[in-house]
Amino acid sequence: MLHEEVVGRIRDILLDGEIPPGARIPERELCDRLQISRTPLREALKVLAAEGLVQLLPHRGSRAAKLTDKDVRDLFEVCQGLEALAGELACERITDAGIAEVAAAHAAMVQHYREGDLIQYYRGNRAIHEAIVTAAGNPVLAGLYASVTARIRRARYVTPMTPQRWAFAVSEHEAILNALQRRDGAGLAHILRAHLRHKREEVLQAGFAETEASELALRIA
Amino acid sequence: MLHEEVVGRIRDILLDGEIPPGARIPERELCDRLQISRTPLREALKVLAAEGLVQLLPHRGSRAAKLTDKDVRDLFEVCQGLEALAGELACERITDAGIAEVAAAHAAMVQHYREGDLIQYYRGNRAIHEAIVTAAGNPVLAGLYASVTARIRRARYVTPMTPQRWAFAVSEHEAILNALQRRDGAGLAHILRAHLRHKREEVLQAGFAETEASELALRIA
DNA sequence: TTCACCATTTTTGAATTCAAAATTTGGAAT
DNA sequence: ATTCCAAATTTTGAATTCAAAAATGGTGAA
Repeated sequence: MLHEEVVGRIRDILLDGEIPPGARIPERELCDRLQISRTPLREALKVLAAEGLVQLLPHRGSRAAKLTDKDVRDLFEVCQGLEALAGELACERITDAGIAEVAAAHAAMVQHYREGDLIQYYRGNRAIHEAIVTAAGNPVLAGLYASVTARIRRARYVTPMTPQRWAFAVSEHEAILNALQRRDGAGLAHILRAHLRHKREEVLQAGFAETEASELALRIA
Repeated sequence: MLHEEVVGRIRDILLDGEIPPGARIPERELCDRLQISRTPLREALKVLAAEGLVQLLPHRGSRAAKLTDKDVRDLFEVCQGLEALAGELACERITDAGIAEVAAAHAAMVQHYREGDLIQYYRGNRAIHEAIVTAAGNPVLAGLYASVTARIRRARYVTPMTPQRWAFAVSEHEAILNALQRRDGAGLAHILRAHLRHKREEVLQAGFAETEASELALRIA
């Protein structure tokens, strides 16, 4: 199995919350499961530790990284900055076809909103943000964004999504699409920053659950 | 030797340009030199590959990553965004003592400018930018910034530093310190962006040397 | 002389092995 | 019965080993 493959597999295991934050990473078990020896596994763990997903304790094994409140705040802060930058660049560089794609993704997301399908809505939401980052045409930026959002998602926070909040988030997304269509870089950056700030507020206000992450526990009050 | 230690040592070797970009990384040789076996060395190389400093070619060894023109552009773009964000945050969070420190560093840098000591000037310059990032109080941001600047520095570009440019750069730094002292976040972000944009222009206009990096080849026209 | 093909050597990627550190277990003393 | 200490076991970190892939070199034919 290729090195990159192993890193990806373990990253997915961590992001799926199969190994909850703070939990010990069972080396032997993962070796058996992935049918590899400890050498490539440990290489992967070092890489993931550099990414911030794994915490290495000398002579005491490795654990899935645990996010503090401060970590989440910091990550959101950086994410905001990266998305704002991506928005500005995207406005300069996105093609008309690219805008059409984002518009389509937006429409699909709104449809999920209308149907009240929160899971699909979140998926569509993420797709739009990623499309904007991709449209920025900067692989370095895209890489950092991926790493930061991965760590954030790892937090598996639980925000009580009220109808008001949801409607507001959708309206923000309307504004995002609008700014992109007008290629208003500064405006898009501004909206994205506000959008992320609101999301962060929700998360920090609600606290976030670092427990068994298999249950998504998304509820609408 | 500790894992982190090995990663640091090799990172330094790469940043010092001891192994020039594009050159093969001699595994055996480094093992002898660092007095370690291939296992920890290869672990370090994977980590550095994830950081973008090393390029792994399957079944064909690893090379010091080579930066294209586009890479440099992308890195500068991201660096701009990160510094702008750091500036805004620093204005909110920096203490008076912190401002005093930056002011002192600035004064030292100006002194080096007056003496015409370009090397020391660059060192002071870097110290100021790093101090601002530190003052932002966001370790995630600081980490990304470190990684991006490391990769940029690796390019070892050669810019013909004219007296005009140098004077202008110093004036920009005056403005940076000023905005920080006024805690004008938006203003500081704006200046930092412009400052980095100018630097990038210089670099891309001049092209950059990917050769034997031991010679610094900084010259004043 | 040059090109192509095959054997040899080297290098890479990964499994195994080994020593040191940490954890657990069992027993003895209070 | 509980606590403390020491022996045994497990786990970790790193060296060594091993198989496969790539590079090298040498020979023979055109």
